[in-house]
Amino acid sequence: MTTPRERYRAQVRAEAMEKAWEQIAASGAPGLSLNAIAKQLGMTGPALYRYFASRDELITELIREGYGSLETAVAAVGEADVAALAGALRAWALADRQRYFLMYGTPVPGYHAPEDTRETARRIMDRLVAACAKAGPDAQSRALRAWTRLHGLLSLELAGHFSGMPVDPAALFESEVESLG
Amino acid sequence: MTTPRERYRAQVRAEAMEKAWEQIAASGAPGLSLNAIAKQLGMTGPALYRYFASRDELITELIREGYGSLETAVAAVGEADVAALAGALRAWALADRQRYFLMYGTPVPGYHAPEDTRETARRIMDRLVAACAKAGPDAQSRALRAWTRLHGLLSLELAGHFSGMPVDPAALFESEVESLG
DNA sequence: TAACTTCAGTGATAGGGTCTAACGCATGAC
DNA sequence: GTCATGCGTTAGACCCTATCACTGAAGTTA
Repeated sequence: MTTPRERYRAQVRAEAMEKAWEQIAASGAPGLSLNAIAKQLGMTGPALYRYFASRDELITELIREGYGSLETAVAAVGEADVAALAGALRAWALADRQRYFLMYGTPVPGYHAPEDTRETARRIMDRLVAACAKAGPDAQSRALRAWTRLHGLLSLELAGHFSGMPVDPAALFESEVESLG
Repeated sequence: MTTPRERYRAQVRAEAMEKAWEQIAASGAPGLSLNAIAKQLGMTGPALYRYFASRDELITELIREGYGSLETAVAAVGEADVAALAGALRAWALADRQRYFLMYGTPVPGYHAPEDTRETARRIMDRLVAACAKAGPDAQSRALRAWTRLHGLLSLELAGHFSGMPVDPAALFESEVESLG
């Protein structure tokens, strides 16, 4: 049972997070400003503190949402093999670079992700392990290897480190996926 | 021929960058403050603008320095094989996590590294290609693969994504290096 | 040596940010 | 219809980057 107040709160929170994603996509996480978001929502800065205890809490919420969206993206491919899972990961990553980097990019010293995101991350990893298990023994370590290789490729591609090099990221990704099979 | 003024300038710049590295190591690049650095050097904030045109320029200079130090670290191993090169890379990365992420971490939308750092990066890559060439044909693509795999491993390790998992980063790195040989 | 130029460092200021506190006022609860 | 809850406001403390006009010291030149 949700009260009208609760529904209102939830909606404002959702709108704020939507604007936050836009800001992060445009100027990165450090450029995210509660003040600017509030203005976009038609209110003054301090009002947003009714909805988020701090800027950090908003970012934490975004990270939570990020892990959630990755989990659903991964779950959407079903009981698939590693290649399909890898493809879904890449598509999800390319859909929003800064979202990927918010989760897997430069860590902030002293910041620790909340426990539930670590659990989500573990569930995602379990999917990868399950996919690896269908292709042979030693699924755990093969999944770990798959993760590190795909992340290496993706993070360099998303950061633009291949630009100016004669590299086709998609082909490189495909060939690396094959190396996992 | 350097004048006393030039030498003084160079020294203040060097000291400022040293403090900057400390700040970045402690709180990440977004936490870097020209004001705080100036105070540590015993001057007021605006004085630092005699030495760096902006906060961005200081960070750019740090990135330049970072690429320089990686190049010398890589050059120090001489005409080595891929394994030695990889070991040097990991040691260099572990020596200062935030330095690694400043160069290979989350990109800032709209920011483009200056041309000379890209050249340095290319020279580093050439070393890797040369090392790969000693182990067989197709050195270019094998070097690229080595880079992405090692980066994936390193960036996840440095970001702490292995903590809480039963993973030995050093062993994982070693086994991945073997996969390249 | 004296006059002059260059330049490091200052305080003041503009404009942005996070975040707290006190206050009006509307909404939903009884 | 009264009343508590809580949303949004303004004001303000304290950060930040960055610019500007100014002081005074250092180096340069006549």
